[in-house]
Amino acid sequence: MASRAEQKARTRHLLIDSWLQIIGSGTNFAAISLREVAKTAGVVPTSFYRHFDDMDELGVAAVDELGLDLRRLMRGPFDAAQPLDEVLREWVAVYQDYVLKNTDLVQFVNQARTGGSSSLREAIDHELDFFRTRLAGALAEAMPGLPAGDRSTVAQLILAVLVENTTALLALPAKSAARRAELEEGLERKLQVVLLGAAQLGGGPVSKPRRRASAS
Amino acid sequence: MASRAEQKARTRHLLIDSWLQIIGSGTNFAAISLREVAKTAGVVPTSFYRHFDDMDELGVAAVDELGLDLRRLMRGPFDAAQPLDEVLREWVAVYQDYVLKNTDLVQFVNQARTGGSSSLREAIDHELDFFRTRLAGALAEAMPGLPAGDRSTVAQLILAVLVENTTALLALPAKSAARRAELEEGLERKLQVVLLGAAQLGGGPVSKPRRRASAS
DNA sequence: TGTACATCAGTGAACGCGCGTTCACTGATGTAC
DNA sequence: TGTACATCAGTGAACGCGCGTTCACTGATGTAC
Repeated sequence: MASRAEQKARTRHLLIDSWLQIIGSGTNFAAISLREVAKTAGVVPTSFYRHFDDMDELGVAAVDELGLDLRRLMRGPFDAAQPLDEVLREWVAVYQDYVLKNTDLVQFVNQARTGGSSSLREAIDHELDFFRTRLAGALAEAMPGLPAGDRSTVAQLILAVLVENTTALLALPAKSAARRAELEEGLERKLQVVLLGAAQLGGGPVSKPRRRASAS
Repeated sequence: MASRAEQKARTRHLLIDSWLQIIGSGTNFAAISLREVAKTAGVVPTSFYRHFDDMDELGVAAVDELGLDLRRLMRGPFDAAQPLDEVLREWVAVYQDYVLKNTDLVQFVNQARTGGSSSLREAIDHELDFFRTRLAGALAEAMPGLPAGDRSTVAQLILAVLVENTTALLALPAKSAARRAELEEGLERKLQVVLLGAAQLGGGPVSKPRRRASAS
């Protein structure tokens, strides 16, 4: 009963999801064949061409999906004028939750950022730029004293910390919740250091760092 | 006149270099075939097996090469008791110089860190751990007040900033020296923010941040 | 130093396989009247 | 509503190609005596 357009959209998504699933199983995205994707999607290889010119285009489509998620996630937080520390913790929670629920997609983007074609890297950079800009805007609100030229720098710094943490998070065996909590704590600590540093550039007050629960 | 062992070592290196050269030309390391490496090295595919069991082993050998470079580069700096700011600028210069002179190798490691097999990722993590430990040791000297438990955190932070900068550096068209100088400036600024933040945790004095040459 | 044998880096032919892409097709969905 | 035609997502056969890996080989280097 599905319309032709609906069915086509469904198959298209099935291709993307099959691809991400293969990536999630441990294969580098660059080593995945068109035929394997088609086979996993339960479709004949020729069908692939009804949806994408080549694998690269499929990759860009997957990045677009991340972009949509990102835009959706960004709605909401940072409207409130809570202490920066609190907002941060909230963000970190949202971020970690997203990464763990979308490991396949995040894994792919993380790989493609360093190993993708130029069109793929451009698509990803574009999404990260969007995120960075929003972050810089949030910093402008939260740290009015921070010089305009340093906002972007600090935003990049935060983004770098998140990206690194993502790589570490993805490398964890799915089981170890303990290691995961450790990572989360380390991430918060790092962001604290960054914000403390930013405050020194004229960003205004940041709540005092709490002592760590355990020294190591 | 070369001894058999010398000749073998030479071919082995030729294989690694050919591989890195292909990576440097823009191909994702995971999509490079054994036959292409052999062909580029001017050797028959079967010869490959005299040196490596498979491509993964070749990758690990390349990582070892990076490890040697890293250990060599670490000798020297940080013995002197200069101001942290100065040491940092020196390190950044050494780092940037290395990345630009070894783009192929760095490109590969940067790709494999997120997209490599587990043995490859382990080999890379091992090297980065070495670097991180040395960095933490240097911090202990330079910021005696920094709590022991935070040393590693700050070292990780610095490493994250370097890795991110590397990805950006590698993405630059070889030409634009202007963009490259911008990146270097941004990198120094970010490290400054990190060190300022670390000082707030009890690290002791860090020289005042200079104002930026240009606001943006 | 000279000879006879062992080692082994690199060769070249051969294999079966999965790859990306082409083509003409089928048959259900969509549209015009 | 019913009929005749157009569209087009998915099919299935076929192609030539480069892949990883095997095998028996060659001939220069190395070693024992």
